Amino acid sequence: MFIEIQTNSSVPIYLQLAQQLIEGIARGELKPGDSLPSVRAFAADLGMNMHTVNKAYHYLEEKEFIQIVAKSGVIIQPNGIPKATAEEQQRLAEQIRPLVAEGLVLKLSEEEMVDMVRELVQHIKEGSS
Amino acid sequence: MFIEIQTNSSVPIYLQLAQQLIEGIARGELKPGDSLPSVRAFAADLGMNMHTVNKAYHYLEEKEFIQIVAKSGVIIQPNGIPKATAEEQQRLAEQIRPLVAEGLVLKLSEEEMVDMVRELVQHIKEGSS
DNA sequence: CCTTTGTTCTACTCCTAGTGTAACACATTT
DNA sequence: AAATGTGTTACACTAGGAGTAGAACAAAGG
Repeated sequence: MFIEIQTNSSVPIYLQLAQQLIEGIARGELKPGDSLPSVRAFAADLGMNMHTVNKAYHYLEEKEFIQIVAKSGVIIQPNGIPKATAEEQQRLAEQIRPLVAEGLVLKLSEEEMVDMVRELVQHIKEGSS
Repeated sequence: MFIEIQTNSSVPIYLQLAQQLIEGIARGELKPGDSLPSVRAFAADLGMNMHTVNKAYHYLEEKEFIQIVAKSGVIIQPNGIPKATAEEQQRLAEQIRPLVAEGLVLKLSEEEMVDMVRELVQHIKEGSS
């Protein structure tokens, strides 16, 4: 699992980390039951603070993508991650909405944006940037 | 142009305003050459600060969706908004990417996410939420 | 001339992000 | 039993974004 952090990015470090872990799960590189490094080890490895890793873990725990077993360790949701509920799907749509609107203003057609999503799915599954 | 601001949202006020103006453009309600309210009038109308409206305007100006004519007023890009460049399309894709990844983790199929985008396009063009 | 326009400046509050250090409680390992 | 490793919590500090507020400036437009 290779993690690349852009320190000069506007997206917070903890979010970058969480998102890359999410891609690892989507790609199948991180499977249910797999354990993640301890907050201290991961922080040392990535050259960042313990609390930043901790924040990323709690972000993922809130989404129920991982389980934080107190005083033991962190593992990918062992029983598998359930399919998106209607609410989760709604929340995703609300987050994508402003981006789709921007695409429309930039005269992108519905098909062009659909293709963009299809390509993203492939890139994520391949692990390419 | 009806603007609704959620003061308790995590997305900044100036961004909510800018995004809703973007949807207005996408919907065709705001056409090239149309003028927008002055920062003071808009702020008073929306019950927010002048600087917040100003920030939203500059956000839109940076994207070249509007033109701020100093000491005169603000208008929608009069010559029409050009089609997305490759760079703009790339930037959009990068912003959508983490959301698509999250969808994949939540076991949404490519087709389900494509449908989500198609529905969003329709909702935006209709002006429905 | 006078109102309106966007712009700029200062000042202040509140919150997030990030780093740093330290300690705690408990599980696992030695 | 002791040592180590785990997530957790607390406190402190810096830096910056977001929002509000008031004031003033320079120029366009009626």
